[in-house]
Amino acid sequence: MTGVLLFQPVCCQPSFAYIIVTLPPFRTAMSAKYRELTGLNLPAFEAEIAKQWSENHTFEKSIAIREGAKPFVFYEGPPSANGMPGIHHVISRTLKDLVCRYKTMKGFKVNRKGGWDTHGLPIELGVEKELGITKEDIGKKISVEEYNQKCREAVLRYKDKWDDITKKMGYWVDLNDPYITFKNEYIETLWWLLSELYKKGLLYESVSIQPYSPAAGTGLSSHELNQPGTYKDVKDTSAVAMFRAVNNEKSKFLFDAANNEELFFMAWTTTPWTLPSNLGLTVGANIDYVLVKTVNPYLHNTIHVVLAKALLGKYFKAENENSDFAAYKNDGKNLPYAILTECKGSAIEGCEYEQLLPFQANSLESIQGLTPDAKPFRVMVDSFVTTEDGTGIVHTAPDFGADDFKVGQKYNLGFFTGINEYGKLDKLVLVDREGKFVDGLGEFSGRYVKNYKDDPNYIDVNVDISVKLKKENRAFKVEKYEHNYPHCWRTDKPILYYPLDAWFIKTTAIKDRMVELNKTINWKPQSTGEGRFGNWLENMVDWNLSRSRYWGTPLPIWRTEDGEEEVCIGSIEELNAGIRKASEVLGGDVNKHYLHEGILDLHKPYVDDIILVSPGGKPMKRVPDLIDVWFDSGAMPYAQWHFPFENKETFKESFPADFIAEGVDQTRGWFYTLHAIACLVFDSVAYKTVVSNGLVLDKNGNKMSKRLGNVVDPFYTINKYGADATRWYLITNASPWDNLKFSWEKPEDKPEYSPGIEEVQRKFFGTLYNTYQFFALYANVDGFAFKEAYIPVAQRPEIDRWILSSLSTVVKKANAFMDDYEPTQAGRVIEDFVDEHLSNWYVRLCRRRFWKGDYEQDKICAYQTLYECLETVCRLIAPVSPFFSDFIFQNLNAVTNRFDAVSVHHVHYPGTASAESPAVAGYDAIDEALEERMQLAQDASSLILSLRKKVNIKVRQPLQKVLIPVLGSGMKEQLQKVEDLVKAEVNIKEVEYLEADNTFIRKKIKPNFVALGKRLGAKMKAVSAGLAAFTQEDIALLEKEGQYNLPVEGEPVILQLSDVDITSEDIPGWMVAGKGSLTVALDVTITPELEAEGNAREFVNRVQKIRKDTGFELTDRIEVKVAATDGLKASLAQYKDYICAEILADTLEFVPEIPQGSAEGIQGIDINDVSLNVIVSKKG
RNA sequence: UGGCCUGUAGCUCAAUGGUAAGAGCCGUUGCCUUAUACGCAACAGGUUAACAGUUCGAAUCUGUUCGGGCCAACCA
Repeated sequence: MTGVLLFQPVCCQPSFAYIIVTLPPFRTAMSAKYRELTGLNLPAFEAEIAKQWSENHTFEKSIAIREGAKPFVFYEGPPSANGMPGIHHVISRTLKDLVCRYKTMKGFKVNRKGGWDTHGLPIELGVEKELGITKEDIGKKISVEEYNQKCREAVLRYKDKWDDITKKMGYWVDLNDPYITFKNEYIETLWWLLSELYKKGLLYESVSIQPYSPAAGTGLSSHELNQPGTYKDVKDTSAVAMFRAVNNEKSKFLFDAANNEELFFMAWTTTPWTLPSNLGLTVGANIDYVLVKTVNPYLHNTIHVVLAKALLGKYFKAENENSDFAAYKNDGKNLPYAILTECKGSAIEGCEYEQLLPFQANSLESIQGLTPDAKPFRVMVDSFVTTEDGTGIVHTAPDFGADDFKVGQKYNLGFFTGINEYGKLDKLVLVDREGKFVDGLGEFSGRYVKNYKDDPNYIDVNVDISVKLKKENRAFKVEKYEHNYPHCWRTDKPILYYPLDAWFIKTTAIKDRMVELNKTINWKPQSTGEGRFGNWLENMVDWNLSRSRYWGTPLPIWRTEDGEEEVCIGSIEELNAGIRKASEVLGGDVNKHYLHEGILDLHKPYVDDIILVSPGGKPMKRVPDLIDVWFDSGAMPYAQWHFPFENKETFKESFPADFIAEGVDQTRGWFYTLHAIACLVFDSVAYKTVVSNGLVLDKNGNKMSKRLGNVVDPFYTINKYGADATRWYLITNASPWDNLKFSWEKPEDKPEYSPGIEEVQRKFFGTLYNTYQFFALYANVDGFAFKEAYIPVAQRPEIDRWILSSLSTVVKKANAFMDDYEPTQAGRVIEDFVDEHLSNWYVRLCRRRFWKGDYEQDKICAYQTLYECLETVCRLIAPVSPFFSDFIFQNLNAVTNRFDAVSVHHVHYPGTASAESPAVAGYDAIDEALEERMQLAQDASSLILSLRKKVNIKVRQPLQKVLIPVLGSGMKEQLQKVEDLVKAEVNIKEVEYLEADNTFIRKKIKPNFVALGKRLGAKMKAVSAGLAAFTQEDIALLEKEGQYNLPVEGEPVILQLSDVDITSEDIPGWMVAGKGSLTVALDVTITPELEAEGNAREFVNRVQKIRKDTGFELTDRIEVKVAATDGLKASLAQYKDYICAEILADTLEFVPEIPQGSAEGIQGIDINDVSLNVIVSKKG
């Protein structure tokens, strides 16, 4: 022991999280001993390492020591600190951290500037809730100034918690000098970017159709629309309206077919109140339409209508086709109909029709007064039309639908909305902002389009419109229709889509370039980039930048009242110059508060106070909009450095990023805005590689939410299991981009726990801990400190060369996987190595080498080999498991000083060109044949153990021999080299090989499908059947000749040995087991000789247990008295020397009997069902 | 509603289109251990969500359906 004090818990069920630990200073002067541990207590180790990191500035140094090296650029996506960190933050930050640590170890310089996202709706809504106010109260009950001050205070409310989790989880990021989006410098860069866009003509104001709540009198953000419960099933009056076609050149073919009688286009709507605003009809280019002669089901007159062929069945019964019109009973049922002609939608594009509901307010003059040259009332073609519902012809009202607006613009249908004298757009819509019809719409003027006021006497205007249409021969079908419709989350009233002003970035102008540049980005997983993101880019619309809120980045555009002149401000300096100039030109009190020091805060309400002056000498006020917070975060590559006002060089070095990572939910958020701004302003990608990780779900696959109470607290998890076990679990359990079902159990009366993390802790960290502990124990006994010269690998024993070969293979794979951003695969490979190869084969088989014999060549080989494995594993796992790896690494390095480094995070990753470790540097220790034959040895051992189990013979009982048939060339040589290992492991005296040409074994033959399949194709089945019919003689012939002619359908097929798999099936008269091409047969006869040796080994085992239970030191010599009789006595006597050597006994004395209580330390033992007493005492 | 992802043992995950679909966890039974947290062996557990297709051969490729997730939402 080296002075470590670890107090074990007093309670009977130890929980490592609560062990109180007091540890001495870490690197006590050149200690000669490896620190021996008293338990795997990850949280305690981590606390110790964390303390050391902060004292030694280990993180800062890890960057400083790479000064001058090639940079690896990483961008931190800013979290919002107004909420608590969750377990999903831990996974994405682990991902970021491990890549950055890996790249650092690979020799790059990796700066990690932290940041905070501080604007946005969630913060405002949080403050509103806290103050008990709504948006309408801002500026009334509370001033904008106070409100924004509250927001500013709220944004970093949980910063302490975030800092805490950052530290505890071991996320290395620079939080001393983070970028903060609400700071003036940050906003100034945003303004600069916006002004660049403005100069390029990519920033413009336009109308957009947005969700609007007439009841609340406000537009709604998509965020608000996505609140749970906003979409409700409601019943509305729907109408199929008939639009009377105009007979002209385009429509002539229809009129010809209709005998020049009047004909109608039929269109369905669930919102009849939009019909007065109708400006067009939209059809699908490739949809088939028919002209039908039928009757009006309400007025019973004969009519001609056009609709989609696929939807005929919705309105007509097939048996009434071509039925007698005279037989129609004027009851609206069994409408007779006849198809007169048929055409594609593209054929009726451009047809004109008469306005359905003409009034004064929606007259053509009115429309053209607002939108000159508009050509409304036409049939258009667009891809959004389907034949799922309605008639296949879509009523199009550009004011009240985004699709309608888009297609209307494309065809210049016109618009009821124009810019009025105040530069506002809302006055002339046929429905006002309260949700009622404007004047000039006849009997409908002044009526609410929906019941927004909870008026019990409300009469549905949709019904009245429908009735009017029925009477005028303009309705074909009117009915109640149930559908899913969005509602305002605040008032519960239906929303409507309404034209509102907004500022846009014309991303569509560079769509092709964005698509092109996206193809150069390495997406993990690829499908997110090609599918989700790629499709999103293909279907991109202009970026709506406007937000009508208070706490955010103001849009820096000032405009004169008449809208004639405007400026876009690109810097604080420019604004301050404008402030002074306006004051001079306009005089009076203009900007008087800002003249002295200039503007101090770029937020509302201050920016809104400022009046600028236009070139024409008119006052200009700022437009009221704030910008989308996504612009804030998308601009971080520039704004984090206050580019271009400062840090031009730094920026140049750190753009674009080599790597970013966030959750897949950011695809259309941060990933998009980063890409868009970089493409728009710099014609570049913003990042070269992006990893989008999946969500963390609860164990039932549900999203974690506070509402469901299924969130996993990352603090609890990390405190209980340690960050390393948590990180390792998160990374290795599933690929980062798959959703992770977090294993979590909440038993009734026990603390909650995670079986998944516990397994990782036990299996991986437990094994590694044990391996280190084993090494430290014996290395301390022997004083191994890697002082001897490095023994060339070629001169070491087979098993050492094997584990070093395996290690090199793992190093190679880990590098490849890490380079490919596949940490899950890297972790799994390392995990397998530690568990299966290092611990359960190498150490297991080599144990004796560490405690037997003198300190000479073989022992030093063993120590050097095991040391190198441990050291290399620490370096391999350092990115994922930063604490424990550093802990073990330092414990090792403190004795050997092989690395001149205070932390594993300062050394190079194994396999890096300049690696210090000779054995793995160039992977030249890799010996595939060696790894292959060791696999054979492991398989053979496992087979023999299973045979022993079958006949119930313990491993301690030696057996005489196994028989192994060898097939093919080289197998015998391979096996012979590992024969001794197998014999020792399974306690067998000899191995006998059966050569291939023996006639003793029954063999089985099977086609090698991989080799034969491609060559034979369809003949495969016949060959397969042919081989199944092979006799033992056929197989022997093939083996002897090396080939075989098997005719199939008259044609010869030459089979080579490599075309088939031959395995031994059975050896008559032996216990046999097999796996693949390996078969073993075991001789289970126990001769008296073997039995005696078995007894001796049994006895050794019992005494060793006594030594351990009694608490003797490993090196204590002992004296043993045993009361053995007859056969047992003979066995023990025969192997006396062997026994004494094994148990470090100086004397082994046989006595007739040891009565209970006759002396100290009497122990009863049991050897092969014989009971006897022994006395084991320490000598001296 | 659309786009993308996903569905393999009770649970978590594997399986270059190649023929008994494998591990680990959980349960039961033995065993090994001078490494108290490892493991070994055995038992148990599967119509690879369903259906159809392509192929000599499909968990894997294609289509349809169903379930789960994310994102985007306006479907007339």
